[in-house]
Amino acid sequence: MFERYFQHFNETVPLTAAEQEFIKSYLTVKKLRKRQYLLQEGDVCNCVAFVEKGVMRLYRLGDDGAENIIVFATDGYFITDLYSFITNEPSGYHIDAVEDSELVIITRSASDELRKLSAKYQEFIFLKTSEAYIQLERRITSVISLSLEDRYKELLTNFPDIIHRVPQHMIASYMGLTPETLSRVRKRITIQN
Amino acid sequence: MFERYFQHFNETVPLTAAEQEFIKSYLTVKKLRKRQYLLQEGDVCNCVAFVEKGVMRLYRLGDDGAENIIVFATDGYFITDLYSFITNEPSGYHIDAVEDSELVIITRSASDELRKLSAKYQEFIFLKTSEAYIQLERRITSVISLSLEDRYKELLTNFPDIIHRVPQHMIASYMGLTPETLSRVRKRITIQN
DNA sequence: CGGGCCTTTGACTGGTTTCAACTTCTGTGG
DNA sequence: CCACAGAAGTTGAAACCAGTCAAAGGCCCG
Repeated sequence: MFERYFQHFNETVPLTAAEQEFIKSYLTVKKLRKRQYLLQEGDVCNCVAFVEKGVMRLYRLGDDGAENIIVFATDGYFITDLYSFITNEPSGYHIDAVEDSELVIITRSASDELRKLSAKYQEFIFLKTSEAYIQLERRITSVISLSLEDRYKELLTNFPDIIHRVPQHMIASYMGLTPETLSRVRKRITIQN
Repeated sequence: MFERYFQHFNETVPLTAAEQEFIKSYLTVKKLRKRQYLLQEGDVCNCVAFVEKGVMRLYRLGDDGAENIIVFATDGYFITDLYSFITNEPSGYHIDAVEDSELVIITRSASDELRKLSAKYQEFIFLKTSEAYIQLERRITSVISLSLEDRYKELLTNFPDIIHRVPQHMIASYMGLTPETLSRVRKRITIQN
């Protein structure tokens, strides 16, 4: 149930068996069906979720009702609305499951307590937050400096399996494009090769 | 010399005078003239800089030699290449001063040591990294879901003084636009009001 | 005062969006 | 098991908007 989570943890900060059991006591598991919400706009985000298996997305609804997908999280990634989680303010985002998913959940209170008790957990989430920051910075870089073709190719190398698991119109939303434009971008790429 | 840094620190995590002196012993000050580098591509980023006063930018050079500005840091913000700082690998970015600047510097070795010795410092940089992540996520949101006009207006509300301190073509680069397009965006906005 | 950089403006080009139609695929119910 | 409705993806044409190239004016700095 926690295989991937602790695999991830141990690759980042090695744990003894006892430490692992201790940390596990602060975690819970949650299974979500496709389309089920983990968080809805207006709610306070009270947890951080690690995706053991599945695909989650964080998005907001535009004024015109369109879904703007900000982040995908597949197996091995974390997802939360960090702003709402830290400040306790209502979230402006939705989080839901793109496919049936298994999550490892830690609540805010559990996380706060565990951070005080375990230097290794503290270190783990610090490094993971840093990694998440670096990823976003890379994404900004590609958005402001690459062509659509190159941005799509980069997405494929970073998340090779995403096109098989996520509908194309969601990838278009993630890239800030219309579905039609992404379809044409893909066509241009396949013709070139 | 460290006024703003510790003002910031105390607003995030309150310190006693003794704790402040202890932390101060790990910090150094650096003054940079406009156009001076803090980091050049190929170097390993060995420090995190806090901008006491001034404006810094992080950017990369595109294949065509164009500057792609990823991040600005004005008074009260941090700047570093977090990837290079964490992994010790050579940076693909440049950091330099947009105007004469005063920085509070902490090196990697000092930061690593201080994190072990001071839970409050650990907490401070964790919260600051989280904030930085949230900021980037907001920026991604606006890039994929807002019009150019709205993105520019948002930039003005988030950094009201930036247009007086940063040349317009750098703001265009930061937004991923040509200088000509930004000029026309500004014109459209002023006509509307 | 002069030179060079920055910003603005114009005309033109190229690429993205929009709208609409058509096809394919999927899941559902008869 | 087939029929059908709805969603998803593709394609085309027209409108729109950002990029490019070029030129002119303004401003800062030497």
